[in-house]
Amino acid sequence: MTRTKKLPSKNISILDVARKSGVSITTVSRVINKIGTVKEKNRIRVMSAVKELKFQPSVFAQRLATGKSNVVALVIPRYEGVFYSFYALEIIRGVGTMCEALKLDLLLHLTDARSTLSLRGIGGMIFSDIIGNRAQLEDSLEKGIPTVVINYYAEDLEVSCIAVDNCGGAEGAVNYLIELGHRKIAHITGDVLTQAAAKRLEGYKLALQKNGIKLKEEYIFHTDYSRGQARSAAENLLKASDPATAVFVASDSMALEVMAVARELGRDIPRDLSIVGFDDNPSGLYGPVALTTVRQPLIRMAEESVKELNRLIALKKNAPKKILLPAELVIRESCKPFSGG
Amino acid sequence: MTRTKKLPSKNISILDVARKSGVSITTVSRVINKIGTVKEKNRIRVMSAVKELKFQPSVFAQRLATGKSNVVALVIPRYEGVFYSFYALEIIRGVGTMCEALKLDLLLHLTDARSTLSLRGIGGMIFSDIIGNRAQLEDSLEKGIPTVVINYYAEDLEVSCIAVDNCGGAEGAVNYLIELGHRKIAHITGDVLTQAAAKRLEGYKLALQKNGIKLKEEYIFHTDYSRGQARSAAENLLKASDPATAVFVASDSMALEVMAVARELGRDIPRDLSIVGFDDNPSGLYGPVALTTVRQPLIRMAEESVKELNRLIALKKNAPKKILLPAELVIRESCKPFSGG
DNA sequence: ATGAAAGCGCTAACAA
DNA sequence: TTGTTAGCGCTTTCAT
Repeated sequence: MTRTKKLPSKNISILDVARKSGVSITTVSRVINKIGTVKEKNRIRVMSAVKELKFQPSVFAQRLATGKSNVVALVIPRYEGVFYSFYALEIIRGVGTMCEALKLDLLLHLTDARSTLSLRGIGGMIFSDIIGNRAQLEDSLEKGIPTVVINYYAEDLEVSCIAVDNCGGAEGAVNYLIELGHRKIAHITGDVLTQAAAKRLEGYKLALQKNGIKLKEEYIFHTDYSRGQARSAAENLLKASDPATAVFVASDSMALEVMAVARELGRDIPRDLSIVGFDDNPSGLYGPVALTTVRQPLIRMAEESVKELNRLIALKKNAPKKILLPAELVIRESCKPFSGG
Repeated sequence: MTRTKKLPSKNISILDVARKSGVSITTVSRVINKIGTVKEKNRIRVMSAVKELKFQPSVFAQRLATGKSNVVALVIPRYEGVFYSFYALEIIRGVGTMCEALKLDLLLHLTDARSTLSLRGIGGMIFSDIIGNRAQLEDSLEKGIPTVVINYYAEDLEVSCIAVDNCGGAEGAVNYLIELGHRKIAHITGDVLTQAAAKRLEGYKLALQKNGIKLKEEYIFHTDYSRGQARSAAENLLKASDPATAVFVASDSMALEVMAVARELGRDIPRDLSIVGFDDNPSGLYGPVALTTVRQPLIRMAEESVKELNRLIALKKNAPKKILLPAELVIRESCKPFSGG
């Protein structure tokens, strides 16, 4: 056992700083925590001692002593369909940069619904979407941990939620198709276990209904967001006896798959089929025809969630806010007016 | 406002468990830490008390007492080009799931090169790529923190590295093009500040050289990995007086951009230009022509890094390992034999 | 096999 | 304005 030298990186503690600067540890603590009641002269001495010794306070000791923690846990369901999407990275990016800015530690949990999260010592929780892991959310709430949920609008729970208006976004997309003259409009859903997919389906139905178009169940194709299922859906859609002339697809990556299938079957986009996606995934810009889609403010949603969490933590009580961010139609080249037929 | 009771979630401590099970806190501690010297009967009593009270030890107190931490920090440069790539998500995913499996806490740092990371209380560090943040790496090493670097092969540093054989992968890609009969082969580089891009360029040169093809500087187009620069590069490449018949592009997303530009200019892929990318980004499967590319074992690399870190932590001394994972050519449809011309 | 007691490094009353 | 001191919750000798 090379237990010989434990010394090399002997941690310097607040005591070392106190000694070096000739004050008590309390004063050092005050300086560290920027408490005003320290004579300028002492403050300077302490600060320089800190610098010289390269002192960094032990966060563990701080947290033990204060009972507070500035650790924020971001919970992302390790759910293939969702995780692999453009979505996850944007969320991580948004939350990550905002945490960095706010000096919060970001703990990342890629979890499945069954596992119990260790909540002890967590200052706040951000749940990115809720897919079967509602129990984890409720657990967090019960324990009184400041919590915010993103991309899932929990109407029944006393918790801050920040979500995108999926329903409105979908409705807008379908309305656009209708304005273009389409009547036979199909929808390829995502996994309706996710609220986002369910809401998009709802928006689709709403738009049809408001425009007096009768819903045809044959025009609705359910998937789990995967490309594989999108492919089957696209094939069925295109080979149907009375095929739709337009389709609203619940995600861009699936929409791209639909385009690919259409091409393989010799159809032209948008001549033979108009397509609207959802996400504003940069991949949609590639391909022969740029994809018309619905943009979600993901980064903003992620950043807002951290801010909201910070507010909750500072407030020291639960005063949930519900925020619904609008989604925006981005018109590109994958749709054209319906002409005759 | 239902904020009347703040009491409900009073943290239960080891003392509560001790009282409930009629033993000392020491014994409880022993049970928690699975130290054998506890009578079965007591063990059971403690365990059931733990369960009843839903006791979870305070990690902060544990870490304060032991001086050890099972927190792993993953440092990802907040560097646009890299962060936005397919790469980042795969790394996060791989590291995240492995940490979850190994019961390690994953702290995520999206950092820029200038910021000083707080290393105090960190059990281990994983640097995902080194882009200008070598100082952070050296700092970590100096402090004796178990550290592993992924996607950057640091030959000169006593640190564990796990990287992909970018040079070999690139060489393979270019060799393939040469075997197809191409002689006029261009290369669109990534940001050569990143080792990956530099190595890919090196592999490109190596392949040409070994096959006795003279390097033409005009065939090398430098970019920062962004789509914008890829676009300019593609335009210059295609509009050149003596254009290349094949191009090796340092990333799939750029390769897709090249394809888009080619189409816009009325060129056919692969008839007029053969293209090989790098990454095996799923987006490469869309588009009219599936992209031939070089696959990197990203997830595996990420997972290995956590395992290696765990090994280092357990070892309690620095015994760095250097691991180079092979990259694999994935042949799809974007290349064809060179025929006359 | 078990427990008492001394820390781990810091913060927060309370005194001075 | 500053210092003294009592914890925070746990681990770890050292006795027993």
